[in-house]
Amino acid sequence: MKLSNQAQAFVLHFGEMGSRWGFNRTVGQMFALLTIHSEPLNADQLAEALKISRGNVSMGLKELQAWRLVELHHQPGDRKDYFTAAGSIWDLARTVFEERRKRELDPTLTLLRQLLLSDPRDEQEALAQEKIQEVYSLLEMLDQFANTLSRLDQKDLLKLMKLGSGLSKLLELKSKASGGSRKK
Amino acid sequence: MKLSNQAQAFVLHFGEMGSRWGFNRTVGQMFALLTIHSEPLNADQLAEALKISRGNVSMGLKELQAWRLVELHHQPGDRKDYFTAAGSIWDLARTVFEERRKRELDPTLTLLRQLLLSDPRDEQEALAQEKIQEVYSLLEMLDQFANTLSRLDQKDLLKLMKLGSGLSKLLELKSKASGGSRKK
DNA sequence: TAGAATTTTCAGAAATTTCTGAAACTTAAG
DNA sequence: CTTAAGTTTCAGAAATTTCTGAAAATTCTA
Repeated sequence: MKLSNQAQAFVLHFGEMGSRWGFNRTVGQMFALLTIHSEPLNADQLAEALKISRGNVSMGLKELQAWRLVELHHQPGDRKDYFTAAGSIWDLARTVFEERRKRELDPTLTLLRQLLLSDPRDEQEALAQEKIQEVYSLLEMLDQFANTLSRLDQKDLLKLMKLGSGLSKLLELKSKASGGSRKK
Repeated sequence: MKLSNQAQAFVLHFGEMGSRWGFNRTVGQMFALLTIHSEPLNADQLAEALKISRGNVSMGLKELQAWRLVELHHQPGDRKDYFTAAGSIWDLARTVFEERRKRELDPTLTLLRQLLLSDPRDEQEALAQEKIQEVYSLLEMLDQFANTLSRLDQKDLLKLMKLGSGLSKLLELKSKASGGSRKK
């Protein structure tokens, strides 16, 4: 497995960005390689192409499976496990988006919900509680919005994202429509 | 500076989540503390409340300033620098969102744009190039959408996030409206 | 069931990130 | 100008994360 310069650059970059996207360098590289390489690859090929240890590949694949970003395949007459990126680029983006929502929002929502249960003991705490409530409301709404977006089918999502400045016009439209509720 | 249990929990949690949100533990803690504490705090108070070194606080504040998440204040007759969280919770969320877009999307878009300039040398590279193009198109659109969202004022943003399943209906409406363009 | 092929695990090594604290620097006041 | 108050810097220590590679476990074949 020799990578072209292009592939090399792509893979290395995704390694660097990996940490910002929620996984480590080698996991990012493995994911990138599986994404541009249309043929399924086995663990040994990944290790060789990326020059990392076999054990590391095994752990990385485990993580990519936890993220539901890779798919397992088998070649007839070969006992090795082969992997590809799971689904289209859109599917991958959607999966990353959902996983990140889960990891970045849910734990915080859970904690804040708990904190809001106890009664403030003094002025100081009452103020803090208010802030916590604000943070909670906002994150909760964000979470639901992210959920709504996840559920849109690709066509609608595309439409929405392409709206650009048309979006605020559409929202006005909406408030008029629902405000008046005047058919005909 | 003694923190209530509640404040303590809030601060520690934001420390833990910090890494997922793009900053390190102590920066997360400092940000959390400045968020629930309505009075401005100086570097010594932060260091004491969070039990971290003075130097670390200085570096953390520098980072929070780079994120544009804190605001500098001065108290008359006191030479110390005092800090508060910059703006409302909504402002903070918007800022974090924008900063992350910049850090997570822009570098990748720049690289991919470059990669797309060179001509593929063989079949293999041509296929890879296609994938790269797909990734690029998607990220580019995401980036613009994120921009659009950033520019919405709070009222519209709220309206949009509250739509829930009404969103896809609104999008249908839109396609009919623009498709037919039939007034009255 | 033996053994060959493959994958997984995990202890410790290596790399990276974060944190400390003393020294250097800056600024304001006298 | 001198001193004191405050802030920043940064080399090295500490903590954390990632990676390796050999051994253990699993799975398939004959």
